[in-house]
Amino acid sequence: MDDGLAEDQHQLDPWERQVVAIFVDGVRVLGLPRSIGEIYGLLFISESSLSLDDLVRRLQISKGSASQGLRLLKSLGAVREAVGGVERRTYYEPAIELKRLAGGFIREQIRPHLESGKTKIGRLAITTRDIADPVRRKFLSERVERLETWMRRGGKVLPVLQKLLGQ
Amino acid sequence: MDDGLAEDQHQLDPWERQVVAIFVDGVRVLGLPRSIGEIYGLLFISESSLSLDDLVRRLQISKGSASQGLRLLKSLGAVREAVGGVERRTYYEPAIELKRLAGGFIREQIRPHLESGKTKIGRLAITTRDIADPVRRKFLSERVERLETWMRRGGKVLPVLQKLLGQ
DNA sequence: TGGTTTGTTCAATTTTGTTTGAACTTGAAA
DNA sequence: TTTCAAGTTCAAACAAAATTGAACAAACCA
Repeated sequence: MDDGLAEDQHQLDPWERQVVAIFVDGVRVLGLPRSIGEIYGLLFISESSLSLDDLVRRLQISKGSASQGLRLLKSLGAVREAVGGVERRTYYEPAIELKRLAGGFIREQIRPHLESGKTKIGRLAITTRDIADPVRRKFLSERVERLETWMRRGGKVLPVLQKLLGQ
Repeated sequence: MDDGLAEDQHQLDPWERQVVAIFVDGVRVLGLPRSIGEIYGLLFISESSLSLDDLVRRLQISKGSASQGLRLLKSLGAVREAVGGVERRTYYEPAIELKRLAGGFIREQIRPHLESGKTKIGRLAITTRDIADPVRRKFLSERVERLETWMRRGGKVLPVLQKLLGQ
């Protein structure tokens, strides 16, 4: 706002923009909003931890976005609060181990869907028993059973996936 | 529209609705639109193959949606055209092997992003060499290298994933 | 050739999801 | 107890994505 002391940075330079864009694309693949990619991306290439206010200023996003974005990233284990700060405001730094990132994403974004899917299919299996026509009932039972197989396989694959990504 | 002959079905019964809803949720996790889930879901529980027009009528979606949805599902290998029909119109049936479904999704939706990510990171690595400050350059080179590691691991994991899901 | 059926395309519309910003909470300091 | 700075919440505004439907193309056939 004023003349700025020392090397207080504003905005992003072109190189930083390039990185942030990559992260924005990356998180979109995962179905997360662009602000998440911007925040994590900037933290990823920052040598010192950043405050919410730093993110607002440098990414030109609202306080609301920054706050919500940080909350989600914390829940994923993708950022943590920097320890040992003497200031009141909290500073954030990124988790950069793929293991931790994948683990958090699987735990928070995939498992819950898998579990609720299993539940719904369980209910479905029960109502399937009431179908009057035996031919139709048999066909649908087989299909529901297949869904159950899919879910079981999904559940088995996740830990393996996590293990493979973690070193 | 008129009184209907024999058991020409309209709409969905509650059981069918329940299944379709599960598929709609399922595809949303994958980042695909609801119409995709509706179409695949209905095919999944239909004993005979269905035409585009059947889908329009029973799901109450537009011809445009059905056409685009079927195109995507075909590209994913999740539906195929039924063979041996004597009629002019084409009928569709679902692929129900998890292996095929996962394979198609990985090939069409994941690999392209992984590849373009690698390309972008490659470009980034080159521009990183021009950063003036050697301390900053070293730090950022390490981060870019880490991104490259992530991508490499991703590329390694996909085939394993596919193998695990396929039987 | 003209009519009919099947399916596709894409601009306009609708729906869904994200971001904003002002009001609010919290807690530290005076 | 008031003031200030840091952070959160959420309704409204906005942006992005999906869906619609009318115009179009393609294939068949009379």
